[in-house]
Amino acid sequence: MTHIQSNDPLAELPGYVLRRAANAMMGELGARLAAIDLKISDASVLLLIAGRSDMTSSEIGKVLDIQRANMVPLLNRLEAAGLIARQPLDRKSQAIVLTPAGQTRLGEVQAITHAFEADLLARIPDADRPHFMPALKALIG
Amino acid sequence: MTHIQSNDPLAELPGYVLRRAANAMMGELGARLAAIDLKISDASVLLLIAGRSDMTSSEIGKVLDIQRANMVPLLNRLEAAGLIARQPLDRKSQAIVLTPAGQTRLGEVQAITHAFEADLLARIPDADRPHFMPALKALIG
DNA sequence: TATTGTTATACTCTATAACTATA
DNA sequence: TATAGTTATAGAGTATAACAATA
Repeated sequence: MTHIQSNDPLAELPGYVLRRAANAMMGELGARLAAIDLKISDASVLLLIAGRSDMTSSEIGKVLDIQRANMVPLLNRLEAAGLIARQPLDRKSQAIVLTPAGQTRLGEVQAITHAFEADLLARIPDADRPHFMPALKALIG
Repeated sequence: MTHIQSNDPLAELPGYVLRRAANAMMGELGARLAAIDLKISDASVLLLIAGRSDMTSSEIGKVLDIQRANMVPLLNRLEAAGLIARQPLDRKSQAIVLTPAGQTRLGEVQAITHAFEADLLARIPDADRPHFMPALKALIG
C-alpha cells in the first residue's frame, strides 16, 4: 500500500509525488493482471502486437523501452505459455505473433486494461482530468 | 532515454503514460543526484530527517515506503559516507540524524531537488500545470 | 558494416521470513 | 505481546558486453 503520510515533507515535491502515483497505479495494475497470470510487460507486448504479424523482438523492445537482451526471457515466457509464436521473416529476423490462445488472453488483457484505465481516470477530480494526459506527455521525450 | 514512439498504440493509456513519465523523470533526477554520489532514496532520507533528531529507521521506512529490512543497507551506506549517525533513543531504538557533513550534503540535495522540480514543472504547459499535483495526489492513498 | 537474436552476467530494488533484544 | 533492528535470501527489473549468423 502506497500512501503518502501527513508528516511527509516530500509530499509537495512533484517528482516525488509522480513516482509515488506511478508506483501505486502499477501495483494496482500488476495485481489485476496477476489474476490472468501476466506481468505488466507481458500484457504490454500482447497489446502491442495485436492484429499485426510484422513486429520483431527488437522492434517491440524499442517501442516498449525494453533492452533487446531482456526481451528474450520475456518472449520465452509468453511462448512457453502458448500465447505467442515466433514466425521467420527471413533467415535472421522473426515476427512475434499471437497464437489463438494469445488472442483469447489478449481479450482478457483488454478488458482488464480498459477497466483499470477507467478506474484510474475516475479517481482524478473532474476539473483536473482533462489536463492529466497533456501534462504527462509533456514530461516524456 | 524514454521516448514514446508515434506508432505506440499504448501511448493513449493513462497508466502506461504515467509509468513512462515517472521513469523519465526519475532517470533525470537520478542522473543529477549521481553528481553528488547519492541515490534518490539516499536523498529522500536526507530531506526527510532534515532539522530533526527523533526519527528512527522504522519510521523513515514507513514514511518513504521502504521496508524495514531494506533500510539497513541504505543507512549503512549513508553512515559509511559520514552523512548520518545513529543516536540511541533508548536501549532498543535509535534516531537517525545528520552529521555536519550530512548537513552540507543536504544543502546540495536541496539545490538539486529545487532545480529539478522547477524544471519538471516548467515542461508542463501553463494551462495544465495547476492540475498536475491535484491529479497525482488523487491517485495516491 | 550494421543488425538480429541470443547468452551470460551483474547490479539495483524490492519482498519475505526469521532471529534477538527490548519496550 | 508488540516492536526495533538486523541478517539472509530470493525475486523482479534492468544494464552491459560479447558472440554467431545474417542483412
